[in-house]
Parts: sequence; C-alpha cells; structure tokens
Amino acid sequence: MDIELRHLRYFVAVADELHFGRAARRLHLAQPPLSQQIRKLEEILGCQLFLRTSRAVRLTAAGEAFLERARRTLSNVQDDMQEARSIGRGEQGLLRVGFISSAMLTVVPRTFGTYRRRFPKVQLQLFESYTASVMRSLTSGEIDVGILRDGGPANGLHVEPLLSEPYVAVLPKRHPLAASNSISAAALRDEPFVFHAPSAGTRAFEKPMSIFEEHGFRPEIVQEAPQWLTLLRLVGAGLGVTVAPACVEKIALNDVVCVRLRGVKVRSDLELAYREGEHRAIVRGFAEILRTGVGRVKS
Amino acid sequence: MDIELRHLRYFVAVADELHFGRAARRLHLAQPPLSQQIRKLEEILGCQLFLRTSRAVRLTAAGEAFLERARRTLSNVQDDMQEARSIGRGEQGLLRVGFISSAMLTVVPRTFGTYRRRFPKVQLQLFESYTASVMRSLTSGEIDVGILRDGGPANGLHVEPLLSEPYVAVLPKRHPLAASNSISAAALRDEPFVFHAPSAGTRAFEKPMSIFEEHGFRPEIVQEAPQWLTLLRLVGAGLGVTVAPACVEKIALNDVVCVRLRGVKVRSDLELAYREGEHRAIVRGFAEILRTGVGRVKS
DNA sequence: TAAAAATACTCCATAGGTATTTTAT
DNA sequence: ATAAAATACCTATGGAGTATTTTTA
Repeated sequence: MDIELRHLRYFVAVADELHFGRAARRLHLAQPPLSQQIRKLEEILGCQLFLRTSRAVRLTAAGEAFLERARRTLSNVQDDMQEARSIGRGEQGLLRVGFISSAMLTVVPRTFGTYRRRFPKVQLQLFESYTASVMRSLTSGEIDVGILRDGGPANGLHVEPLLSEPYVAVLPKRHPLAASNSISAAALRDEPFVFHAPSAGTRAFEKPMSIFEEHGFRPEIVQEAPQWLTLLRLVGAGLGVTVAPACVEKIALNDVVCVRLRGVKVRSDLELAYREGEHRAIVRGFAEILRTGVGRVKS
Repeated sequence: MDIELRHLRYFVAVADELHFGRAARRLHLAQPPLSQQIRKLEEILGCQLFLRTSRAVRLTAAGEAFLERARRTLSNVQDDMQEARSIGRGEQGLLRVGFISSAMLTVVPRTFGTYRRRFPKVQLQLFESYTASVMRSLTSGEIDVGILRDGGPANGLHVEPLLSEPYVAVLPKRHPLAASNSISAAALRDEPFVFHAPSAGTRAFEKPMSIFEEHGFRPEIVQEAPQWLTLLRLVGAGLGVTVAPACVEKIALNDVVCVRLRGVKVRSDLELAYREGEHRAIVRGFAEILRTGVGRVKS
C-alpha cells in the first residue's frame, strides 16, 4: 500500500475541520471511508496523526508537522500541473529565433510584438544572420525557428513561404536607366554587379541570378558584401548595380534608385523554417502568430 | 478524476526508461495499464507529456518540466513521511524540561546525557526552578516535563516517583549533636530552623515538617531561603539547623555536618511529572529514559 | 444521553491483467 | 517484418456507501 495524494487531501481536510463528519461533508464523502483512509495513512506512516475521542479530534506533533508538508505538497502539485499546462500551450520557455536582416524591413518585427503580447512569459532570443547560417543553426539545434529568404526545400527542415516580393534593380542615381519607370532585365547585360557571396545562401544567390539566365547572360560580380545596406552604398558609390527584394528599397539613401524589373516572374520569398517533426507548442505558437501576422497585412 | 502520486510514479518510470514496456516491468505492472495511466495523466494535465512512436518515446517540453517537479514531489513526500515517523517516535522536536536544583545532585544529569545520545535530534531546553514553579509551568504549558520534589498528586498532572531518599539533619559543625552517628527527630525540638518558604511547594514544605509532628512540635523557622546551598551556609554560620534530602549532603562544605535521622519513616521523593493525557512520543521517550536511567542505579 | 468516531458489510468504480490490433520503422 | 504502443475486454482490488455499534464527555 502506497501513499497517494488522496490521503493528503483527506488528511488536510480533517486537520482543517478537526471533525471527521464535517471534513467528510467538505470532501463530498461519507464519514466511514474518510476514517478508514486516515487510519490507512496512519498505518502507512507508522504513527498517529490525530488524537480522537468521540468529543474532540486534535493533531499529534507528527500530524502537526505532516500537515504543513501535506499542504505544501498539494499546492506544489497544483502549481506543477499549471506549469506543465502552460508549457504545453507554448506559453513558457525559451524560444530562439534566427532571422536575416532584411526580415526587419517587412512586417516581421510587428509580429514579434504581437507574439510578446500573446506569450509574455516566453523568453524570446533573437539571432541575426544570413540565410545559410540560419539554416545551419536550425539543423544543429542552436535555434528553434528561422526566418530566411529563399531557403527553398531543405533536408530535415520544414520551410514555408511567409511573404513573396518582386525583385527591383538598384542603380546609381545618375545611371542612364535611373529615370526609367521600369526596365527589362536584359538592360543590365553589360553592367558590373555587386552582390552577396553564393555562400550566404545557394538558392538565395541563384534565384536573382536566374533572372538574367533567360536573357542569356550571367552578371559579372565585381564586389561581394554581406549586407544590403553595404551593397546599396556600393551601388551609390558607382561600383556597380544590383537586384534586391522590393523591401530593401526602404533603406535606400538618395544616392541610389530602385527601378521595377519588367516581365520578371522570379520573386524573392521570405520564409519561415523549423526542424521537421518539430512538435513544441512554443514553436507552433510562434509560427502561427507569424503566419497570421504576415497574412493579415497581405490581404 | 484527480491526479494521484501513482501517476507521478508511473510518469517518472516511463520518463526514466523512455520505454513503456521496460517501465512497466520496473513497476511490476503490465504495459497496457501503464499506457492507460499515462494517458489519463495527460488528460488531467491537458497536455502531452510524451511523444510516442512505435519505435521511440521521448519527452515533450511540458514533460521535461513536469518530470523535474514530479521527481521532487515524490522525493519530498518520502522525506515528509520519514519526518512524521521520526516525530512519531519522539526523535525530533523541542522538549522543555523544568527541574529543581537538587535533581542535579542525583543521577538525573546522567540520564540527560543518555537521552541526548538516544534522541540526538531533539532540542532539549532546561528550566531550573523550584517545585511549585515547575508544576505551574507544566500546567500552563510552558514546559513539557517536570522533575520535582514531593509534588504529590496534583490536578491535571501525572506525577510519578523517580527516587526516594531519607531526610538527614543538617547541623553546624560545632553543634553538640554533630558528632552523633544518628539522632532522633525529637532532639531538634528546641533548635531554630532555616528552611524553604512554604510557597516553594506546599507538600515539599509540609513533608519534612511532619517528621516533627509526631513528636508534638513544629520547628520554628527563623530564616527562609530558596536554595539548599544557601540554607547549608546559613546552618554553617550558626543561624539554625535544617533537614534535607540525603543527596544535599554532596554540596555540604566543612562548616556543617549531616546526621542520619533515626526512626523517621518520611522520605523525600524526587518525582517526574507531565500533563495528564500527555501523548507525545517526545515526552514519553524522555520519561522512559529517565525511569530506566534512575532505576538502573537504584538496583 | 447524545454526538461522533469506529466497525461491519456491501457494492461498484477503476486499476490492472490478457489478448489482440495498430503503427512506424 | 518486427518491436512497441494502443485498443478492447475482462477481472478483482479496494475505495466508498449504508447500517450499526462503541465510546466518552
């Protein structure tokens, strides 16, 4: 016979009432089974908890000490259950989110705010990096969610589109085409390019390059740089031109001009990623907020 | 349906083994009821604790958190049970003992040592006083046990003899009777007496006085003092004589002589007292040690 | 004598067992 | 194909109910 929480619940009730009949009523129980269970508890413990006469019930020293502990145990178990539930709903814990800088030029930061308000107890850790690095961190388990660009299908990762944007050409302010309302990709055939390194993300690199493939050329990259801001300033300084997802225009200073690319089907996809088989409510909750947050703006 | 410690025990076993079959074996249980109980626990909590496939079982984030808590709860409950048992056996707690000074002239201090060794975790608080005060403190609940002298039967108190001693006459060194091997109580008829005040303990006062009643006189007390040492020095200084329990001889300096009282039936009883209906093992344990400790020396 | 706990018994809810199916690798 | 969990169903322990007795103030 093992001790059970039932014994503690009954014991606390009797100790509170110091009356088996009243305690039984409080427990929605008949008096005899209550007496039995208390007796059983005393047998398990091997010591008396109550001194009973037909006129009065009082606690022994052992009962006095055990009462405190029993109360604490019952209360702790309740708290533990609440915590488990809360974690089960994704309301508690640590969530590590890796993201690319350009995600901050979209609606994403606002969804972070929404998430904080919805799950205030979650500790949100943010890691800023580039697509390939975000994917590696996801796979290795350093982060739980990734927000990246054109990560495409990846082994062991679930990747889903959040936001699709057209590419724009980024030209120096004084470039002959800078005044155009829109240009063809073919117009950039002989231009020197500045761009990210391929290692920053294979697909994220190949996708914009493929724009020019159908016109039979591949841009000559004269300078690589990791950040869009850097690339824009290099364009502004006349080192070359580039193509970028439309959102990048937001950080363009007045030394460059962003021009719509006519007839280009290829678009840049901002994506949400997490490990395949990811089950944690904390991750599912974040993903859900991100989807609806981004979706609401699009519609 | 309420959560029970059974659920925690089963949960911990499965979490340890990460295998329902093995966990069931460890619990001396078939696998299906274990699966059922875990499922039931998950229903009670309202969240998954395990992710099971037929090939692998692993903890969810909620399960991970709940595991720690469940372990702690089970361990705490075990500790709490041990503590209750220990208190039930009188091995823990606070024991307040009131005693008269002369008890320290007997075997009593040695029994205190025995008690400490037997119940090392009990905090023993000692209060030195006189019989009437010890009894009042017992009744009022300030102390738990009393060691006193001739407290006799008292309302609401259990009083039992520990040690019976003859009275001796205490005379100044140069008193005419001081050289006697023994004297009759009648020989002290015209002597001035020094003694305790009656308020120090009615029976403890009346008992020695009764020695002289059968010889038709009552000692004239010329000076009262609360402590035996004081009384002995007063005798030594020639203020009077007195009668004292034999053990008091141990603190006699060479200015007094203790002489056996011939033909005196009245003896002084060192007694153990506690409240009637006292049930606490801590008190019973102390009383038992005191009885056997004093008894062993007598026999 | 009256109030309350203990006892005696009965019943049934449910923990646990057995046999089998489903599932995922 | 196999190992393991889930499902279905059955059994029986023991928790809870009813009636009664015992106890003590």
